[in-house]
Amino acid sequence: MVITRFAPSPTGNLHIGGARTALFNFLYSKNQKGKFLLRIEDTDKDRSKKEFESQIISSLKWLGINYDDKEIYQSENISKHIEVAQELLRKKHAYKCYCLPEELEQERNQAVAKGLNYIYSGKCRNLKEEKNIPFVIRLKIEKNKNIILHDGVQGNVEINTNTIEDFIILRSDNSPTYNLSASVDDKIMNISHVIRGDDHKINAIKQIILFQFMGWKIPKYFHIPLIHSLEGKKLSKRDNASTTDDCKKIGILPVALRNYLLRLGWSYKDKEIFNKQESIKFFNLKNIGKSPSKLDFERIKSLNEYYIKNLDQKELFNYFIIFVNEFKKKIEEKYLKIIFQNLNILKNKAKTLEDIYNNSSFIFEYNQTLILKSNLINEKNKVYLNDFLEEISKIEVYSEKKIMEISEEVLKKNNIKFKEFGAPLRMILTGSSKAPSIKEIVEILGINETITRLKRYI
RNA sequence: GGUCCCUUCGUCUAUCGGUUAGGACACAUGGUUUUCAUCCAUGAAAGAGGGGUUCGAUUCCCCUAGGGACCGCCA
Repeated sequence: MVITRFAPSPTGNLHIGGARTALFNFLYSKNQKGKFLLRIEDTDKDRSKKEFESQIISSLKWLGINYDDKEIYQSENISKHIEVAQELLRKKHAYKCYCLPEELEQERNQAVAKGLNYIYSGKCRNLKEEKNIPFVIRLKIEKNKNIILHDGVQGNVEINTNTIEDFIILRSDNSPTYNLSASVDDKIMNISHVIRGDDHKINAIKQIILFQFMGWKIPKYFHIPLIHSLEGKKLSKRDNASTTDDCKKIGILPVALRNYLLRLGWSYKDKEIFNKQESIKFFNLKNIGKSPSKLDFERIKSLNEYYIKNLDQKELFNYFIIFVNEFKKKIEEKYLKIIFQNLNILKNKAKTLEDIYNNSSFIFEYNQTLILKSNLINEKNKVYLNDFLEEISKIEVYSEKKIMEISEEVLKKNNIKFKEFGAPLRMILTGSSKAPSIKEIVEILGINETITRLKRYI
């Protein structure tokens, strides 16, 4: 059975890159009718935070990336990691190293100063006697041997062990290090496919060595190229809009972000839009690209716009409510009802949920500051506006046809172009020059509110 | 510095050696529209450079250049 995993360390919010890795793992496992597991790598006690952990979990949930079983905490497996370190020691695949950190630091600095590459010299490798001082356990890596990583994305990557140091697997405080923990956990969890960022490529070699020493079956590796910022560097938390929360905050729909992430570094012919079922159905590992891709926020927004335009009214409204409740001032129930009924009009100019909120604000928050500032209203057009007011006061129920007729009449009577009367009217009714068409505004506000707003300015 | 990886329009990408190198976003122009948008149509826009292999290379190989990742008692 295919079992994949996503293994974030809770030292920061979930990143776009991490989200994509999680998505690929999720989609592949589901495509193969396998399992997708979440493993929280919380062994760095200083940097791991509960808040990041729950942020990561809720972000995955928000994106619809659902993991099987309960999440697994790496810290709970530490005793097993230590056991494996001890076993490797017994089997002489590892050794105790008594070098002091300061000592090694100095060696490293010296090497760097000379412009040389530094790796641990291995001077404790063949120590005969045990010392009664603190030690770390290092893996004894066979010299001058070529290790091949059969990578599903990168092809065969061959690396000579001379470039890999005898890395530490167990610290002097008896805590396991990353490569030990990750290997052991992957083994325990029966991970069949490791799909992760290609910053882990060298780790894969180290892990393969460890797997070989233990005689375990090596999982298949897929190292996907990293996502870069527009500047072409590895995405960091400081790049704006680089976390899923950044996207959420400005009103990106999870379905849109998911779709964007799916097509970043992966493709299926010319297909751009994938719903959840399709993404599971069509996803494969062989179509993953080999080159890094840049995060393009314009593309996220345009995909978001697509989903805003095409989602069913109820579904979109639900997303909207969730967004408003989390990030905006609460909107009164009666206004929400109006927004829901007119969503198809209000979403017209929107690329994000925030845009829908702003487009709707004239309904629940009539802001008049722009009206006077705009100088749109003068004695001349007050005449037309008054004509409009008079006519509209005569009707009781809104009808598109009626509003159009009234407008036509006003234009004809005063012999003016629409703009001369439409612009000030729109401004008075909405407090903005960018709003729906007049007939739509009247429909949204209702006849009474339209009259009330008009009367204040003529 | 060492090791490894990458390179098709500005961006995401398609191309299983033979294509007028396709699509999408962004951009430009025109049309629709009662503002602004939407929508529709059209357009401009790419194989890093140099060598091979081949009847034929974007595609396979080599070199160069450019970019990136990793090199912690972090994960």
